[in-house]
Amino acid sequence: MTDKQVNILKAALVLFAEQGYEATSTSKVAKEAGVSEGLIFRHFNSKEGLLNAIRALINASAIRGFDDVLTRKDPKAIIRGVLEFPFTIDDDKFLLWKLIYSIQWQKGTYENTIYAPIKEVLITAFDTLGYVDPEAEADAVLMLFDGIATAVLLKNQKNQEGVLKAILEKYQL
Amino acid sequence: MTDKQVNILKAALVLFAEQGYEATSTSKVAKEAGVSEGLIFRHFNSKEGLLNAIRALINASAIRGFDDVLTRKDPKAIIRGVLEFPFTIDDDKFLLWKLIYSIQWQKGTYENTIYAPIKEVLITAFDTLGYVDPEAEADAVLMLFDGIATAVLLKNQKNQEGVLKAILEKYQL
Amino acid sequence: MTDKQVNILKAALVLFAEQGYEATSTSKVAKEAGVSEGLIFRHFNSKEGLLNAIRALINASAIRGFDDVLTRKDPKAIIRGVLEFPFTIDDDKFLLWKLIYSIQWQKGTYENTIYAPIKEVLITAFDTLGYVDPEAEADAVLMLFDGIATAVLLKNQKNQEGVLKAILEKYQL
Amino acid sequence: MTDKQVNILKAALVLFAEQGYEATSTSKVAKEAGVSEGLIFRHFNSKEGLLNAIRALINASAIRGFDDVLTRKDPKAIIRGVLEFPFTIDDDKFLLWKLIYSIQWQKGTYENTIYAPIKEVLITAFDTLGYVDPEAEADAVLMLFDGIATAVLLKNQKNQEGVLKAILEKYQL
DNA sequence: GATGAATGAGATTTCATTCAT
DNA sequence: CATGAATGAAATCTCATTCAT
Repeated sequence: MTDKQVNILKAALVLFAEQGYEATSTSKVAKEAGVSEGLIFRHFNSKEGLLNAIRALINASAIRGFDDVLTRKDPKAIIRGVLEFPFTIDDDKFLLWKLIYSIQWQKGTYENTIYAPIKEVLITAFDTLGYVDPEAEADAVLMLFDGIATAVLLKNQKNQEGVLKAILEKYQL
Repeated sequence: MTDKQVNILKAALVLFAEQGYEATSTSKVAKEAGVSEGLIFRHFNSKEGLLNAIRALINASAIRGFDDVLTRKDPKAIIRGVLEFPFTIDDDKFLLWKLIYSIQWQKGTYENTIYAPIKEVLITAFDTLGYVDPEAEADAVLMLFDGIATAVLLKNQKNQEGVLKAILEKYQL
Repeated sequence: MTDKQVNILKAALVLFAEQGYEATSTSKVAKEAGVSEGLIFRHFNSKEGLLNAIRALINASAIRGFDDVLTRKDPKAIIRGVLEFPFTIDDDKFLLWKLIYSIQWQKGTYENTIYAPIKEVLITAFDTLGYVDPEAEADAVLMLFDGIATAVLLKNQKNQEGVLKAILEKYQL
Repeated sequence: MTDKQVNILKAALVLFAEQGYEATSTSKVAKEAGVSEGLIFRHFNSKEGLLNAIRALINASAIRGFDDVLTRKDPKAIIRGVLEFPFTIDDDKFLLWKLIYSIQWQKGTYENTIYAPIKEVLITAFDTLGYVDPEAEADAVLMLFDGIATAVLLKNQKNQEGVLKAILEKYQL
């Protein structure tokens, strides 16, 4: 992977996240990346190909972000980790997560590669804690996760101490 | 409002919701509506104008959908009503709600006209029930609402009895 | 069919015939036709669509050119008519026929819509004249036709009195 | 001439013949030849240069194909040889001849290097046989040659025993 | 009110060619 | 000799919008 290829991916990530995939022209991407427009197509074949390359990158990065949460021993720590997660997305990862949701809503798809491993760990956690329907609980937490993420990414609601507290209380965390 | 105007709005709602606003051309809308392309501009001036007309319609319709929930006397019934709501979106309203979220993510805006009145009523409800931080609780419920809506609209998760039960339990409903 | 549509077809016919289909850009066609480039696609969907529209036109025109030959009573007159035909292509029809052959060689196809009716009439003619293998004779004449056309269209060999005479002699015409 | 140079020429011959010169990109040629795109330009300077190299090759090869026909003593054998020739083009030489005609029609030129020596020999032959206008007869045979080639290369009409017989009869061969 | 022809700007994509390595 | 990254120009095509009828 050459420098210019990286530049293209970085520029596209930012622009797709900020303006939307459809609303971003490849010429804007090329300009932002300091690269000829043709190079985008030489490396990624099509605009959609570029999107897919980014998708792979951001999904992988998103999953990696959960590594320390998912490897925790304490089931309560795991649940708390998942619920806290969206509140802790820093500027560095902000656009990455914004793009993940933006693509999902634009394409009408749901990124199971990200959610499936989290769900599994959550089920085990709730099971260990003796909840009657661990899968339902896991689904509920994932919904809450998406809702919090929506608030953080779309409403720019960060550092909502009170809200987080209210949520964690529901799970006695 | 003539028949053709209605056709245009209906067609645009469907297409914008299914394929996204940017990805839908005015010519596709015209074809789907069985109408000449020029007519769209005669009635709505621009593509953005058409979107705004739809926005007004779907926001109004969305708010109306909450009428019976928000006028309830029992605070618990109100909270339960809000949380149950996304699970009860029927085929009729599915695209309407999908479009609401799709636009929000595409335009990076949050539809306060819809959420503000709900939040107010929720605050009163949690206040009545003696919660320590009613506003935080209201925000948390709205996040949950968005999360459930995401599951229903994006993952096509309907009739999730167990999940709803797990959620309502958290609020002793 | 509007004026501009006709202009496009005329311009494309000339340019495709003179420079080849692949070597002619749609922008050249638009300029030559005095029309915006977009209009070509509005009317013909794609460059290939434009080519097909022209194909239909020139095939129809080519077939019409044979009307008086094919309706002749005298079998000898028919055969002579077919063999003389390429020598009599005037400036008016020159590009039309050049394009017919050019497309065939570029696309690797053979225009049966043109040749089939001629072949049928030729078979009858040779049959009437008592030739032993009328179909083979018809095929031979069609080959000769293609060969003469090649000479006329590609080598600009017109008014080859001697050659025509030599050919007609072979059939005692 | 290195292996890779040969590969490029072979690949280009095939692709130019099958899809046409203009419709074949240098990148397709490089891929088909298993070679980097740059190498084409190092060896042949330009796409046109590659075409010219191929042109030289196929013209030389085409002329060589006539060697045994043109050196015959019997004038009748020569005429028969020319007329039989296109019917005897085997798979090996098929694309070569197809390309010869394809280029002619695409570029609007006529390959005299191939035809001139044949014409000369044909004139002598017809002269020897006492035909009144040997040049006209030679031209007619060359037209027939092109026509037969068109049938073989474009209509895939091979082994047309009957047609060949009908043609040869016209010359009492 | 409604159509459909037409446009101009711009979007995506292709392609021959160059050049550093 | 050979590669492959990179480019700039141009090609095909799309699209929101205008306007005469």
